[in-house]
Amino acid sequence: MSSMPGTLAEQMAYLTKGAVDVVRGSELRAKLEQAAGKERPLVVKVGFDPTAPDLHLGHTVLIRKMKHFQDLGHTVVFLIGDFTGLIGDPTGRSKARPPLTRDEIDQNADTYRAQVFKLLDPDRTVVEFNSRWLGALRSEDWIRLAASYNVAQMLERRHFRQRYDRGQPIAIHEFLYPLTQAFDSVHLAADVELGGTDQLFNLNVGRDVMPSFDLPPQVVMTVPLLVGLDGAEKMSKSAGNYVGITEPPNEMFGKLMSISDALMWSWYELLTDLPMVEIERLRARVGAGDLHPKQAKQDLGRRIVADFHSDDAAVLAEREFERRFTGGALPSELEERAVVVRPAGARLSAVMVEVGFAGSNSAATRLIDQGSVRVDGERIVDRGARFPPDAGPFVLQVGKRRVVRVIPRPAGREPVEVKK
RNA sequence: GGCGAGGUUGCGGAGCGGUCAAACGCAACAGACUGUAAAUCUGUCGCCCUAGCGGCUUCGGAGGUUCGAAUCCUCCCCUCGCCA
Repeated sequence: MSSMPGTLAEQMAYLTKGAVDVVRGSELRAKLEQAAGKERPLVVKVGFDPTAPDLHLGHTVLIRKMKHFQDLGHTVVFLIGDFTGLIGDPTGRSKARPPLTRDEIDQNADTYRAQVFKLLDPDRTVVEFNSRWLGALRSEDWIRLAASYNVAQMLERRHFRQRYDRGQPIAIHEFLYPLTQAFDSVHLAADVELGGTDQLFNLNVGRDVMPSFDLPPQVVMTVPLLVGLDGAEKMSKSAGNYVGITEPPNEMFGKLMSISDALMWSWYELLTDLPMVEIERLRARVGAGDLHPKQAKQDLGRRIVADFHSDDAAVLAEREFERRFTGGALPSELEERAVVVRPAGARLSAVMVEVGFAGSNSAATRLIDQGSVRVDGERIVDRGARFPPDAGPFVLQVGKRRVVRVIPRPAGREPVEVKK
């Protein structure tokens, strides 16, 4: 990894790829130039919630942008906003969150590290906690900080503006919140701050406040929200349209292959390091019929899996996918489930429920009626199908994706199976 | 504090005494077609079983009226508008 690759124009293109806002491009360019001249890397700040992080690809858009700066030799500060976490939730509306303990915060920080370093270079990443300096501020420091901004500026934020216009209350501490974030930038002397588009206002407050502390304003850059697997909603855990970065390679690859062709290009842009020109070229080739979209998607899948696992794992995942879905074979590693069978035998529908392939007997029966259930490859349409108490192991499939090897166990002899 | 609207099956949203397990749309799931893509078409979408013009439990909560209630009455809980 060379420390300063490419011309300034190339660096700019790399860093601003996929970004929504850049305030301002000219300043970023100047800072890059300066950094190169003085051989002093830029300090790039990004704040994160201290609440339990379980990252999915949506979060990695921002993390990847951090990586881009690292790739060009800059230093990234991974800032954990534990100050507010220690105090409890500050933003009115929502029900007060119980404050996190120091232990919880540290534990969450470790979880962050474990996930985030799949993309980031630990040597160029500084993990910080803002309680370190915010907790040490004296009353006069707070007043000085508050003096660096004014109400009119605060009301530029749409959320505040609306509430103010409607006569809804805005507590003073809500104004303090963006200011503390701004103070983080002051303390770190950040050159650049990155965040999601929803953070634009807060990031700009930092930019505005810094000159009052004799610092040049930070450059602000925002990245967009990633659209989830469904191609409609933003990726989120609650919507269920996400790909977790700790998911196993096969699962990850499978999910990636299920996205629509249209969505693929946005993911190429936001989830890979490929330059835009390269992506446009691929897209043109697909448009011209020169490259099959499925191939383009497989390439994308392999890249992403490689980022969070390894090149080998990615290749294997692709092969397994081909084998299984294009070739119609069973997965090479079948999960096994022991199922207790009473002397009277077991109904197929009950087995489906026990194995977790159906939520209820009724649901299982419907699936059988619809012809989606196979036992050892044979389609079963008899809703009353049962297995004798002495049945041997068999492969149970429901739909295309759900497969398991069922190991029948006679009831009574062994202790009831332990669930994990 | 005063006035008004409303809480229905994952979401949105009908229903306003029986024919309601509850229209319709979305989401989801399955089948067909495919590139496990999208689109499209078809079906399913409370639970139980001996699977039937079957049984059971649902329409914020608790009571009540009625042969019969998601639909009417009483009380309670909650949400959302408007006024101070």
